[in-house]
Amino acid sequence: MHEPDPETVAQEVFATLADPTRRAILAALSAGGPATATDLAAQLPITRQAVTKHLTLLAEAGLVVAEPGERRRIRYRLDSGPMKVAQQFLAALARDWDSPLAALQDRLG
Amino acid sequence: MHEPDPETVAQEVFATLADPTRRAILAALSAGGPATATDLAAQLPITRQAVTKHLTLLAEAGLVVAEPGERRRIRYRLDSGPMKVAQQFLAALARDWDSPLAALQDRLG
DNA sequence: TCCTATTGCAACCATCTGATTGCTATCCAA
DNA sequence: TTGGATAGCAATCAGATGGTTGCAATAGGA
Repeated sequence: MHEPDPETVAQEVFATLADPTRRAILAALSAGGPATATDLAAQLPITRQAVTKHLTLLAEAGLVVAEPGERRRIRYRLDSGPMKVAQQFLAALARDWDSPLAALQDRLG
Repeated sequence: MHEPDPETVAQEVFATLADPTRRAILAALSAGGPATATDLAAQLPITRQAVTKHLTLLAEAGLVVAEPGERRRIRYRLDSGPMKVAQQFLAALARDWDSPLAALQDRLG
């Protein structure tokens, strides 16, 4: 279940980060700390249900972690792990593009 | 025209890199050097027209550059510039998430 | 107990997206 | 001049995506 393939992790990170609403949710969590879907919906121009859908996608990508709390409330916390994987993926790609020899070595190795 | 906003550049890079077919096109260009849409279509399981659409998106994101050659043939070459911008964007995000103080400083400064 | 706040789930809808087919135009070589 | 290879453009289509409304369930306070 640990999604070991960096490209798969990176792809999910790219797909989730490509949406402005999702980035806004992440920005709100970064600015205000862990929050529930209802809290986030109050700060954004979309409904709670839409926020929940985005949080589900973000959780699948590993960018947020759901933390069950008291009174059936679920708070979401940021996790930078997958983003660091994606960042390394981008760095490796840029290196390959700038150096055909490095790309060849990567494909062989 | 220089798209100075890093977040805008990063968003376009994320959107284009989220698609597997587009990554396959980039991988083919990385492995075989600059190529035309027709060349790429021969290596991929999609039509030339589909490749052209993807190349147009990639060119808008700045990840490939169109190079007009002889006999009306247009070759596409990789450019890692926008990917480096996106990588820096991811690095800054990860830093903010791991350090609320850094995030606050970024918002203020 | 009853009311309010919160959550989860399903149906629905409009738009975007990735891809196709079909046609036209151009270039070069036979 | 005829034909083959290449490129561009438009219409079309199925499925994914982002968002909404509506409803049922549950938990806590008045």
